[in-house]
Amino acid sequence: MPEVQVRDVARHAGVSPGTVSNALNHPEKVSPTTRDKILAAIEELGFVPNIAARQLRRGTNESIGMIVLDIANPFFTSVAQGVEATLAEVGRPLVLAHSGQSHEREQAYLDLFAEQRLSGVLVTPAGQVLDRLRRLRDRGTAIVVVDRKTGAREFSSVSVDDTLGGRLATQHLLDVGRRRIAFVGGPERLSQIKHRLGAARQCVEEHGSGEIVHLDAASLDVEAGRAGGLQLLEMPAARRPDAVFAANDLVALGVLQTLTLAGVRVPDDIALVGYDDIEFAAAAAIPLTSVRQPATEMGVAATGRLLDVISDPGAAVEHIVLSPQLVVRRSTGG
Amino acid sequence: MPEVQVRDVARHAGVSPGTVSNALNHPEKVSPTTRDKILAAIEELGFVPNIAARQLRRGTNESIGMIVLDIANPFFTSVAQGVEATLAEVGRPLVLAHSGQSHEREQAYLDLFAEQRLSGVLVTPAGQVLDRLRRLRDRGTAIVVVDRKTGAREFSSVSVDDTLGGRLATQHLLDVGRRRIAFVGGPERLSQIKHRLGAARQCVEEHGSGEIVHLDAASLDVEAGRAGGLQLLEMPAARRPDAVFAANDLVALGVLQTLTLAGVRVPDDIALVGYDDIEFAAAAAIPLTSVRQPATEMGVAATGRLLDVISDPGAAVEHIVLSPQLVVRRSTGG
DNA sequence: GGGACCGCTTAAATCGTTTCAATATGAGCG
DNA sequence: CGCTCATATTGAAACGATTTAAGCGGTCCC
Repeated sequence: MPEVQVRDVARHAGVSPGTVSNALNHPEKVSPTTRDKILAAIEELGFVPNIAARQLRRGTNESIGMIVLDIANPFFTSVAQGVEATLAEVGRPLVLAHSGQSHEREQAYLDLFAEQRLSGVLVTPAGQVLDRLRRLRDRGTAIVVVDRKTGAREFSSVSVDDTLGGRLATQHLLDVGRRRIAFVGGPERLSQIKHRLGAARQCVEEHGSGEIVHLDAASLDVEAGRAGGLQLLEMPAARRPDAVFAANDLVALGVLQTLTLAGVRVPDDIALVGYDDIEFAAAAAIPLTSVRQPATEMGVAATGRLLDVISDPGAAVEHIVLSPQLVVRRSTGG
Repeated sequence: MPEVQVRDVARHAGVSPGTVSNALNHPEKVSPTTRDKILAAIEELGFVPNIAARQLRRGTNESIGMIVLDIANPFFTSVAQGVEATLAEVGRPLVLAHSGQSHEREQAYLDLFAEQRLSGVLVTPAGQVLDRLRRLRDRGTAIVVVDRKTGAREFSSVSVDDTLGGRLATQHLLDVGRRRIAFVGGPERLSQIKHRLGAARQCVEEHGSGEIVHLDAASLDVEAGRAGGLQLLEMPAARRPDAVFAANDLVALGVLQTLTLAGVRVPDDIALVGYDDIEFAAAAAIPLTSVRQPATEMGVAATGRLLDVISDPGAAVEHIVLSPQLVVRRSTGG
């Protein structure tokens, strides 16, 4: 219980507390011999500075926070890895939090980050958190939105062009001769969904033939895909779509699982395109054609931007939009 | 920059700082009318308590830290979800850190946790960190080791019986008539690997026929699996194993990918068993037979144990060992 | 009517570190 | 030898919250 503190180290090394602090934080101000004595004392006593006291005095917290939307989705863990790698370079710790799409948990973590006075936060908003983000920013925390653009566009963001992605997927399906395309995934209030689905619809329209059937879903996981697959199976064979555009790869894998289990042939009966190109897409029962998002790159870009904003809080808001890329595999006959 | 603090709230509400603090932390000590005034002032000024000051004064940090070994492996994210769910019930924040198998990063995060005076830490050690864990514990941080048992066994742990798992996998392969079994994965210094491989060897020995070929690997990811697959392909057909026991599902998926790409039939030519039974195992090109580990349950158990140790630091060291379970699918002819 | 007691509020001390002005030490130089 | 200047070190104040003992009115009861 009796915590070893600078005072103890100072006494042990025969110097004053101020010098111990300097040895740790401004080594150039301390003579080498004194420094060695102090470091030896620290080692011997097992002193570990109390970060709360340091932060209180300094008024800043070095750490960066990141709120991950869905830790079970490899897409987001890839983003996180890009963030980590970039932060490791500048020696700043990353604290991860997982909202799991829950608005409450997202709010709770944002509040926690606010109390902690973090210097920067990366967030993929799950709910209406504009007010909280504003308050965070007003208190001096840099904010960059990842994989989204907030409505008001008042925060810098890094995202991937979902309209282009939706177009790539749809055009490809049309190119391989499909006409009745089911879009599996939701909810539509997610900008992701809205844009991908919107692009699909527009693409079909421009093409002059074909149609989009939206099979909505409450979430974007494998289970939702299975449910979507069942919906497909329940349709009379005549009206059944000949292609599926899944909102992401998890959904696609769920759809695939249900379809193959029921004996529907992919891609012969139904072609299938996923989104994200997670590592497991290539290893699926039928390797998935997918729209690849540069996830790691997005993490890197967002972190770079965040560090910029931290060092220059007045930096202009900037929206970086990366481009997705179609990866053709067997599930569309590739 | 001018931070809103209790002093300001107090002035605004016409009370003293102490009363503001009480309103927040000991509401029963404050009259309802005063409390309402204070809450209104807090709301109006947008006051957010400085957690560093609170923690400094209180001497404790509510948060729990968790060091995840490999965030890209769904197995570990499942564990994390179990942890999260349990902590959410008691309202403690979880800060995640990702060691990515790196000893240095693991140390760095443990040091950070020590500086933060967290009340508890869950860790799956990647390197030699016994000394750091001891220091953490000695300073009052509760520690539970997840998915490992530390050498000295001086920390409570929750793990899954790897010997049983190795036995289940191997026995199954023998049961379906395979004799030359390649164990793909490494390094062997990982207790996981050691036990699974050891059990496989022993199982073969007891069975009286068959053999284990160890294809070592430096890591346990899909890429390592691909490399293992290539090694298999390079073997002369006559000496090529008729079964693969992969150290985990990621490796198994890599092996599967390489083999199917090269036209080797699974399970006909080579049967394949994975480990962990991650969600993607069932959705693989050939659905994977796998040894299921109760990942979420492990997270829940570890967290429960941790909370026990926090509330009673003198609690006895306890090693909880959960049992794995074989899930048979197509990759072994199921 | 006086004392005990009760509930609420206050003021000041405190947590452990960093910072800063002030002081001490020592070197260099005429 | 005395002075200046640079470097090294000190000691006390400060960071923003919580806690604690003390204070203040008011009520209750004999």
